Amino acid sequence: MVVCASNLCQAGHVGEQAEQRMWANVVALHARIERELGRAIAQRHGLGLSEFRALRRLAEEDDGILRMQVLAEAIGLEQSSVTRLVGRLEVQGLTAREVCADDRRGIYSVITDRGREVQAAIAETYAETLRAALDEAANDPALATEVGALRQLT
Amino acid sequence: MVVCASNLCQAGHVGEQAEQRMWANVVALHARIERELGRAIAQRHGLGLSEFRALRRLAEEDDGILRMQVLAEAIGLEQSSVTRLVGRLEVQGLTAREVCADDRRGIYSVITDRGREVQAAIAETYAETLRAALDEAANDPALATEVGALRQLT
DNA sequence: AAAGATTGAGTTCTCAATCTTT
DNA sequence: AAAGATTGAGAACTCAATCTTT
Repeated sequence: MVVCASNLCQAGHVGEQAEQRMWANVVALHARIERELGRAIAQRHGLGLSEFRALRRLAEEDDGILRMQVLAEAIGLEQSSVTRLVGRLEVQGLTAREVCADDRRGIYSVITDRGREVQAAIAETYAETLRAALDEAANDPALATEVGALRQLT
Repeated sequence: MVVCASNLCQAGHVGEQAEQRMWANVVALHARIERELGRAIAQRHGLGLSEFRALRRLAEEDDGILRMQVLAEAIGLEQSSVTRLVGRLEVQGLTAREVCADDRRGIYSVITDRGREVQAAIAETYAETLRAALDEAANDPALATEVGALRQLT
């Protein structure tokens, strides 16, 4: 393997290069797995990946309630994105909005019974697809190292 | 830690849950790092993350030439996305298009001298930001495990 | 004024359909 | 007909500005 090819060395020392190569592989892996997950869920359930993640996070709560902000943090989106995401869930009857009693600036999102059903159904597709996609990625020499390291954490 | 909370067990056995938790952390890490990288590059250089990745991949080639399709694979985007991405690079004079001589269905994207300069400049911001962002993520208890495992690969 | 959520404007991505060359 | 690239249409995200409540 060529360690210091062409003009890539200008930016810094060797440790940085390894770090960048590692991150490039993570990005490639992420793009690949997420696309497969998104396609599977969209085809079989007509919902987006972010929608599912929001539902799943809400379903983890016993009362099924979470602040918009907490939801945003949990699924890695900006607040404004979550506002629209929750809007999409609401028109489908999967969640509902509730104003905080104690601090009326805050808004809660609550998962409905139907929301819980849908979440449970998608969770199966999700688990199945994730498993298969990771297996497939592990067979790609370019990504095998990262997949192996991550799976060992489980 | 609660291993089998509420209705999460419906979907499968324990191994799947650990895998899903691991992947959720990867997604969170990815969102966080990529957003920081994107912001830093946009602010300091007025270019997007995908644009930089395309330039960097082209710069790795001695002749600075790559087929659209190869570029798409390399940066994890669909072909149609790359068509538009390359279009953006072209109007800024950072790349140029060339029809393949041997197979005129294919199109090459070529990095220009100016493209190489810009790439080199952004590479410094990129390395610096990536390092800092990973350090920061390593201090977040929720992500420390994944960051540690990935960094150990370097 | 600050915190929390929303809205407006703009960007980038995907899927499906199309065009060109083999 | 198939491969490679592009275009059209639409979805989802971000930033900045705004609105409401504290």
